Amino acid sequence: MTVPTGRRERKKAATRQKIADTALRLFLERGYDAVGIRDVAAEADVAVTTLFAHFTSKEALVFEQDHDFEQRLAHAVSAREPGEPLIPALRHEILALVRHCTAEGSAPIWRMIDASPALRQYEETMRLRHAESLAEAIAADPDLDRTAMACRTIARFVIDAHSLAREAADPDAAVDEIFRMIEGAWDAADVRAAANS
Amino acid sequence: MTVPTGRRERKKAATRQKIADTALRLFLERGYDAVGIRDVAAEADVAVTTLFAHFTSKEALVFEQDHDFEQRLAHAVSAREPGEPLIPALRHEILALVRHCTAEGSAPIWRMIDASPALRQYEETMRLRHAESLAEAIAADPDLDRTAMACRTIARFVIDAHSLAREAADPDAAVDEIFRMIEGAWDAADVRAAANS
DNA sequence: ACAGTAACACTAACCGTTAGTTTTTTGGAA
DNA sequence: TTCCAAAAAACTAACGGTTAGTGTTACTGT
Repeated sequence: MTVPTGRRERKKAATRQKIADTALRLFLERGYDAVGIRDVAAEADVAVTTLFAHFTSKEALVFEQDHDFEQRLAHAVSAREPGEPLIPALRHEILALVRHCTAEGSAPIWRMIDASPALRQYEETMRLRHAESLAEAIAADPDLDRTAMACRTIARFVIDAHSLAREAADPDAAVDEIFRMIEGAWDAADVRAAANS
Repeated sequence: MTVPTGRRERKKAATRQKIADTALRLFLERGYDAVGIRDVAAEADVAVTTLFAHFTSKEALVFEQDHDFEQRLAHAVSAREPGEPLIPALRHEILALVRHCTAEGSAPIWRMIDASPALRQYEETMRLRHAESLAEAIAADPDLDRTAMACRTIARFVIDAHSLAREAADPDAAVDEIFRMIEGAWDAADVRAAANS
């Protein structure tokens, strides 16, 4: 079989990391738009084609945590304690993610993202993906018998919460307020509760 | 004075229309990705720079109704009868807009949009703009004393409703279901109701 | 040791987009 | 009518992200 032992994979990962680190450093030093792909490749000492073998686009160089983010949300849904309600679990996870964005270390990166239309646009595309994957995680939970559409809808709302709270003056308060509304939406999607009213 | 009489404006509008019509025809004939900007410009018999003087990007050639859409939503909020509740008014407008997207005539265009990553990404950017402008319209209504954050949140949800319902198998039912959830979110944002509970 | 393959390099181009400059068209005044 | 200022459009030439095609090197499993 072909389960490659370490060295090749390590070298590949090292190349990828070197590219990502170089790119982020240059972007923060000179500004995203002022740094070209050819600059990054030269500084990282790789060919342009190599760079694009590791990252699908210039914007992807900035969003490395993309996959983590997606998985943390799905995990927050699937790894709940038995009987633990959905929305508070999501609220807790989103709050942690928002705090991570607004923390000292990450702040310059997000300021750069907010300043660049290309990066904002890329973030939007990611958000749709995240919402879809979150919707699937919610729909997969047997304890929550909502319609597929209700799951997709609430997933969108949760992703919106992250986007809105991330840019708010008081992120913690924003998460509180938005999740109160999401809770209302989730309750309204409960068909049994609607029948009992 | 500098109030140009009609001809110049008419010719400019005609050029713009010719470009848009040519582009849409070619896109639908050969596919969005298979048609280049230079193809469109040649077929419309204008210079490439002229095309970009009328449209800010290739994607913008497809989304001409953009401005209409934005204004119709804001109008649905500001032009309510006195005492008419917000959410049903928005529900009515979104339903009309969704039906317009899924109507016979527009269907091929939206199929093309859904098939092209570039167009989907552009649509996402538009949606953010629409949500912001809708949020302002809602915040401007003196009868609705919700926080600015609640207005922005509900605006996002309404835009999400359009996006989700547009792609649903049964758009009318989707609008119903999603707006039941939005109603729940809107009620939960009412601080006075929360104090009474 | 060897063959196959994954990672990478190099060239050259495509495509969307823009800056700089010049020509044509148009509306209004002399 | 004739001429001028300004708008619209054209032309040229490039820039920057991205990809295809083609080798070359280095690692892995046999």
